[in-house]
Amino acid sequence: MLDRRFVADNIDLITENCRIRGASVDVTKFAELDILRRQLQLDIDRLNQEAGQVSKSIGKVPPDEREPLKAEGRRLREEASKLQSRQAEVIEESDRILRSIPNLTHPDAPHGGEADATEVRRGVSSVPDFPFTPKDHVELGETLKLFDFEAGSRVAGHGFYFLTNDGVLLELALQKYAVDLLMQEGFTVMTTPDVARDSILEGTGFMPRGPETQIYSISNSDLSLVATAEITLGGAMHEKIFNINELPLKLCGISHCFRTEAGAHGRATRGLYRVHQFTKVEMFAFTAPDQSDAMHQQLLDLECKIFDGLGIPYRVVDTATGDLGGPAYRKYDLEAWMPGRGEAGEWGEVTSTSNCTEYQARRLGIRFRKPSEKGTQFVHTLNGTAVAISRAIVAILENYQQADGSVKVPDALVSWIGKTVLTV
RNA sequence: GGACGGGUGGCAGAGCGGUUGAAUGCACCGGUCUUGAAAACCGGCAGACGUGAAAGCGUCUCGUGGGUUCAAAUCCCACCCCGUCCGCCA
Repeated sequence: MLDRRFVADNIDLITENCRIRGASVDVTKFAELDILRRQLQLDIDRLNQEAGQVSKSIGKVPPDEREPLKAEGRRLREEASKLQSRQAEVIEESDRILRSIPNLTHPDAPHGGEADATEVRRGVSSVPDFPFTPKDHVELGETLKLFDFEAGSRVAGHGFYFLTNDGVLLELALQKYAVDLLMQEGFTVMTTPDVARDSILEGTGFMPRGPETQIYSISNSDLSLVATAEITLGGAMHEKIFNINELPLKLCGISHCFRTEAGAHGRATRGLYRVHQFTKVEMFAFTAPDQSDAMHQQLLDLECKIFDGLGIPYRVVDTATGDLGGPAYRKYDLEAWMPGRGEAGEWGEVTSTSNCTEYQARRLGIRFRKPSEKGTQFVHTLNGTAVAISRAIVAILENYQQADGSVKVPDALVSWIGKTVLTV
């Protein structure tokens, strides 16, 4: 969420920003409502002031002279409370608009939609050139008995799966690999709740309920299953006021991630690529405003380091404005080469890192204080995928496959898996 | 799940219907003193919103939401959270 005052004072800027992001928001309506809100505030303040003076005078007056003053006080309070409920309606309506306004946008982010992302970097591993027709991960994994989609369907429906045998070892190895690396990089590692209050989801920029939601919510409660540990890691510092010297703070969280993927049917849904549940190791950072650009680069570098270390070819794209989502100020995606996708291989998103500036921090109330200065400022929050297990498995299987259908184990994972090749 | 106790400023902790947005201590900031530091002393120190060029002024906020009252941190109700004990349990 942006600052309401800032929006009200910069209607043109906000309107243009909504345009390049493809967000249809009635900014003008917001401005009108905010003027009304301020006018009502003025009236309410005046009435409260008068009522307060009456109340104070009552205590100083003999009891038999109090009745007329009480009546006057009652009248003023009633009038104020009428205006207050009108103002509450105005605030609710304008807040609804305000919440739907996306974050500001980094000036260097490319304009346009999904296809307009610009490639900014390549990984060190080159795209494999197989002397045979590569299989996709579903075929490889079924042969090697790494997962079981049929059992997943029976238990929980389409989009759920069991990891089995070496598939389990792959998941554990990837987690351990990522966690070890991030601990060395100064991250505080944690496993997080897989559920969170709706208010925390909303603060992070997710919409837990409603027709468009991608979130599973738990009935008879205000809890939802998390779509990413970004939600819990950000929420962990709800209402926190940091001292400046505690920043930047780098957290790493492991959680399960649950996504309904409503409306995503038929779109590259085969196998592990798009599923309703997966495990993810997530990075999260809280920084002072002047640190967030550098931290964003740092998170990107770490994502690259992780995938370079796994020997997976990838490219990095700078996401275009229309594809950023609400909270992100700027976003980079790592797209791994997936030889089994499409006709002859395609790039597929494996990680994503966003600088959300103060968009999430404002709603979550996460601030910092400088000892030498009065007041507080909102921190900047950033997130980045370390490893989304299911997609990493897709990339590993398809890039490390061999002519006989076996799959080499990336060197970085051999010690955790205990073998160098996955075979039948 | 049951029974108590509690949630007040950055922290600790008073206040329990009427100039209390809130005593006091610690921390922090500025100053005096000092060669410097410490100590001592003096002063400052919550946030949001509104208004104003600014100084300032006003309103709201004592876990959250409702209620009682002319007036609530203080009384009532619900919920959330934190302790302690009991029960249950991986």
